[in-house]
Amino acid sequence: MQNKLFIYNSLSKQKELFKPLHAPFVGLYVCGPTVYSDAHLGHARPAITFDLLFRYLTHLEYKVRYVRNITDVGHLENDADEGEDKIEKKARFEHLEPMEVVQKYMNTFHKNMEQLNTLHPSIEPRASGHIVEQQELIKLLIKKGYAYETNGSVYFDLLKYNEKYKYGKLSGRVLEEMQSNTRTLEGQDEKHNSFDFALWKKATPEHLMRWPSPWSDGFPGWHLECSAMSTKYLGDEFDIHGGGMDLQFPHHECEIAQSTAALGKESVKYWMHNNMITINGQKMARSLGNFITLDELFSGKHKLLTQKYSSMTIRFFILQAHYRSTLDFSNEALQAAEKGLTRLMKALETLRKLKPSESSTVDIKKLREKCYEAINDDLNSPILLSFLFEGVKYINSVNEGVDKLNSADIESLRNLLETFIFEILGLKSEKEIDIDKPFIDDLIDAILNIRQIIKLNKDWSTSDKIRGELNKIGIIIKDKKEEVDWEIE
RNA sequence: GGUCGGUUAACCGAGUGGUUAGGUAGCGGUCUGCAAAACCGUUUACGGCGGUUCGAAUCCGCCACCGACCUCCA
Repeated sequence: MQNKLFIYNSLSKQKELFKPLHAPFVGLYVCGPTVYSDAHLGHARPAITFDLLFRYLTHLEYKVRYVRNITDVGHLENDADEGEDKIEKKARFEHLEPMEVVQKYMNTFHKNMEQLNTLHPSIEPRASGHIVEQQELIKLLIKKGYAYETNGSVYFDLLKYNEKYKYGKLSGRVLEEMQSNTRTLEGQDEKHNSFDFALWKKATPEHLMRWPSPWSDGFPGWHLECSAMSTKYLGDEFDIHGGGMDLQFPHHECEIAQSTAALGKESVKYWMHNNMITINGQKMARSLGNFITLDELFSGKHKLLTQKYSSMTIRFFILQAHYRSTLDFSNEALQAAEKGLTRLMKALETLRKLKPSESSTVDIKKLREKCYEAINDDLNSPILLSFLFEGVKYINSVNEGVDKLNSADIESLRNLLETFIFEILGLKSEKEIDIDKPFIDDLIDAILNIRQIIKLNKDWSTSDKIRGELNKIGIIIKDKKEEVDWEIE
């Protein structure tokens, strides 16, 4: 199939036809999580956005190497926490080793990502496992004159870089303006300029996470890991770098500076950024009390949630908006998504039972074209979904005898819908995931509540019949004076 | 204060210089023991004020509001 995929490049601020550097191979790097707390909604957006991209590129038969890092190296906080990094802070609070905290939240992250049905990256490198690579990059930058050491810490010389390369092309920042309106922060005296950023930081005595280096016992600067690991696994130049819009500045801008200075050329061809998620119109923040983790969403245990939402509902909801738009979560919107998803999935079941006619009254080939047009247009999943719902309408309509489909078109429609829904959008049947303990509890309770009414009517044979049927499938009913207990055999 | 983005009907959310986005909800009907599902029909729009145009919600300007980012946190 001819590739007509256009993606919006944050660098050029326009949609560009995607052409891999070395087809059929595609290199994709996405900024992953910092594992110091539970995964939340903010993690779901980029994970699903770039999972969609990964799935679609794979569908187009590209050989994709998808690299997503885990940031497990503590970095300094700039607020009142005075040199204590986030992972350490959490470690003291929970009386755990820093790496124990990392492991715990990495496990949670992986569990949540599986629940959201995101595919595993090809490589998931950890910053702590690439200290050597990061140090080598620092050495190279010092050698080339783009970095300097002060008191055991190493900083990137942005002014020097700006002489040869233009800094700020991704975020639109101008260095001169930054210089004039930067606020004064503590510990800046080590730097030649306030906007220089750390490549290596000397660790304070309390700092637990530290590694030896030619400059000091310390730890790498945050921006460094992505430059070092993307180069290691994808080469000097690769196709796509993704991440949240909030990372555009300073993180990605600094990455560009580091990589360009070290390699003498730009390493990323397409930059893609997903937009943020708001809750009831507000940004998500712990201080606002609207911070919702994925586990809370899946269980419904949060004061802002009126019910639990399945991971597929969350995925579907995120796909119903375009990745570059902000997305607002609310119970009302999630419930709408839940019902929409149910409708979509039910149609697939109906499709399997559809009786073919001699001829067709709807154009499946046209529908297929429209679906590809939508996804090719910068992954326009909401438009794609609207066309898939057109397919749903065909199915129900044929089922009602209003429209007709011949057997070839039924097969074609089934192939089309299953390809897009399961393979590309990564949705799956709710049934596979909803059969959990609470669901069964509710189910049995519903049956037993009805049985209580039957018992009140003294319809003993029916009530015994229910007890017998449940017994056959391994559910034991224990009738008591006031209530009914049950257990699974 | 600076940079960038947004404001679409009850809710979420696409899109386009003139033609139904879609989902959910509402209303009327078909079907139905009841309900659900489904089908048919249908009601609420493009923040405000100007301008360009035969025509703008879509382009331009101003205003209002909202959001993200503004460096050593990741």
